[in-house]
Amino acid sequence: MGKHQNTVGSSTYEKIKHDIIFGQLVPGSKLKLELIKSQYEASVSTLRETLNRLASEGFVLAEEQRGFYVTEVSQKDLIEIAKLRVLLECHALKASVESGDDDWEGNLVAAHHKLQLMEKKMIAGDVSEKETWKRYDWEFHLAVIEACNSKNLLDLHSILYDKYLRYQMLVFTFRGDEAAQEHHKIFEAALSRNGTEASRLLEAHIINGLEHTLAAM
Amino acid sequence: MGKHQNTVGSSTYEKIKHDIIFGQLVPGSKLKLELIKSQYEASVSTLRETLNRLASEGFVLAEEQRGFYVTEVSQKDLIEIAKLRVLLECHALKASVESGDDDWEGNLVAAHHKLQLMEKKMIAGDVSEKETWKRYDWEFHLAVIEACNSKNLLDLHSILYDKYLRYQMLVFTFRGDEAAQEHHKIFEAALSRNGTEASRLLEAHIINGLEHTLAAM
DNA sequence: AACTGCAATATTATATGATATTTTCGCTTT
DNA sequence: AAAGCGAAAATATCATATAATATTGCAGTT
Repeated sequence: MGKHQNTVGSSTYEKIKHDIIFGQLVPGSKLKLELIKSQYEASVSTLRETLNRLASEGFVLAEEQRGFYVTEVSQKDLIEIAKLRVLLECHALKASVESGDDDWEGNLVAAHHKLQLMEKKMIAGDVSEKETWKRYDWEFHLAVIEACNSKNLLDLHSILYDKYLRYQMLVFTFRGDEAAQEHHKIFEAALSRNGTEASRLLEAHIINGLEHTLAAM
Repeated sequence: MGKHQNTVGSSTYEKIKHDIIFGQLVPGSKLKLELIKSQYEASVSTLRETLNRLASEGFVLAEEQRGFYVTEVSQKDLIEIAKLRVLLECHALKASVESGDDDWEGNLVAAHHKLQLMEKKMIAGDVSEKETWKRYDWEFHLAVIEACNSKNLLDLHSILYDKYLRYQMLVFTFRGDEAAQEHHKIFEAALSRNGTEASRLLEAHIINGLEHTLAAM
């Protein structure tokens, strides 16, 4: 597991992105370079590289000659993102279910198993591992669509997932058993190669999450 | 039309992106900082900002500690992009056709008219204004979907369009009358609010373009 | 007294060149 | 051939200079 040494650039990228997604950096707030310089221990140039990257992914707003801001949130934006996630993820799911091989199945089973374990913990009241849970959620959703055979699609989906996640973290309330059951049903339908059904279930899963989040906003 | 002064950063961004899309920077080639510094008249830091932006859009590959490269092209990648464009643009089209107002119609009529004029010129043999033609093509496709009510969707589509365009420019051969007729039919179906038909036509349009390009690769 | 317009000042973003790291590549040795 | 060792080249980072924007204070006007 050779985790190759990180550059200052990539680690500040990870940190700032994390802090935006998990709400440490509040929506709309200004990212003054001199200020965050000390916060993230990087030079202005390095920070500007990072902020430019985040800007083109949509987590940061770059205003020419006027600096950088954490992207605002809104119900409208969340709805757009959820709808796009449905469009892309369901499409990817169908393709993936059709062409997934044994490796895909194995990986999916593993991802589902880990997610399930974590969900049981959380339903039992242990909310300490919020971030691990979210990682497993991500790994499960990715495992489902990973055999879609389109790197471009997976890349777009990854960003969309993070944007959706940001809204979930913003209002963090656990959907618990309900979401766990939805995951399980998606898993079963995918494994039995029923793409249409799995897609239907996935759409409902995302839309339920959306409504849950909207209600809490 | 106060075109507010550009920063060095944004103008090198435009230039490099342009040169990638229009093939001046060849796929796979290395973007050595010192070399392109003189070429684009900007400092290393400014260039790094630009290249980071382009990397997160997918036009440049950034290899940690090993520099930047113009993204490679491949038939597989082109097919992925074309399919994604179909998925997103057709989705946007249907939404747009359903909710477009009078302004949308007006804008669409104008965009189609301009495109048609340019296509006539090109069919008549004048290939001098390649870039203007492409801009009108872009403006037409954008006009169709502009009322889709999703900024997120329009942003994704814009990048995808540019990636698709890059492949078209790579093998540049004009599809002429055929493409012009397709545009016209899409225009008519959209204006008469027949979303299903317009979407079907748009998909065929993109896939025809794809096959045309693949054949020339 | 409150408002407007202008100029001086402070703050902030942008851009640059210099420095520190890391990688690459040719050469030697085994 | 393969591995090890520098020198050279390239990248990553930084501190600083330059240019733009935002703020403040003051005069003139209503």
